[in-house]
Amino acid sequence: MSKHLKQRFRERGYRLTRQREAILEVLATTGEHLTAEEVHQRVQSICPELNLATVYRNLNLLAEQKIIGKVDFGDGRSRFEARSEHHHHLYCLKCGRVVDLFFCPVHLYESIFQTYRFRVTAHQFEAYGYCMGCELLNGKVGKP
Amino acid sequence: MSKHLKQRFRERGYRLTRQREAILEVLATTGEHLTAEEVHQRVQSICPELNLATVYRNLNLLAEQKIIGKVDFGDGRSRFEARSEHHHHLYCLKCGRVVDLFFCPVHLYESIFQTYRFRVTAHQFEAYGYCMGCELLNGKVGKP
DNA sequence: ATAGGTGCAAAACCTTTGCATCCGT
DNA sequence: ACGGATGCAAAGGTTTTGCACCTAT
Repeated sequence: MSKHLKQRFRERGYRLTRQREAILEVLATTGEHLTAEEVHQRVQSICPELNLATVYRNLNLLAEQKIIGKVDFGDGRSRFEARSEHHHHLYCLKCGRVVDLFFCPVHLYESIFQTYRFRVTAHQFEAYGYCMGCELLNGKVGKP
Repeated sequence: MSKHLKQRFRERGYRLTRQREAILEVLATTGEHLTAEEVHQRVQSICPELNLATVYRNLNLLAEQKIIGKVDFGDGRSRFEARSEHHHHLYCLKCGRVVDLFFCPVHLYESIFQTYRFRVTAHQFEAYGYCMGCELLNGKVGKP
């Protein structure tokens, strides 16, 4: 784990536990967007006794601290990713593959936000569909 | 309820029940974005015995049929709205006020979707922040 | 030493489902 | 009358919480 991150933890009064290091390790190693359950599974090899509740507590903490990202693909569970720079997603509804999109449309809404007198602090854009592999498997005609 | 809607139900082999009419009535009367629980509460005055499970079944059915809209503001429950034309949202994190946004950025992503060979079938854009009223109540300095 | 962190189990929440009964067509 | 729809209760899945014990600093 990077010195920078360790320092960031200490500065804010959080401890650097085996559990937290293991969770960050798992997320940093894979580039994937994992559910808490998936993180819990994969973390077993590094830190076998790590409890699912602890995984949840730490994923939420890390996301609040903007050390990791939290995404919602609308399937009823959150996913977490190591990448923390702002971006959007393209999500395959069949295989779950995710593409990160770095174009952000939010600036186009600035005048609209002003019109409605909102101070906007966050936003999300996610696109859903089928990647080419799944499209071919599906057959090309008449599928949703 | 409009003749058009009634016909649409029959054509597809769905029945027009008191419960369904009451749910549509509630959503059409308010312009708000209601959770299933909220729909259930408000529907009591029209149809007191209507069960929450039935509310869920019908909200999902109506959303699948694109008669109503289903939105997710990331707080762990879905909301439903009478307006079914495609649009986006501005959501106040404090009071829950919602503004509908009719500018859609998805066309700006077309070439990106092609690059990744995705056929995109749906997308969402939601902005979160504080409306002017809540902003004033919060105080203007240093709040998230 | 001490305050924060963890494990465990239980609860909270939202949502879905099985089944007997009901009712729209 | 038929098959879809409803009510009720129970279960499902994800996430949070209370509390005693543990551990990083």
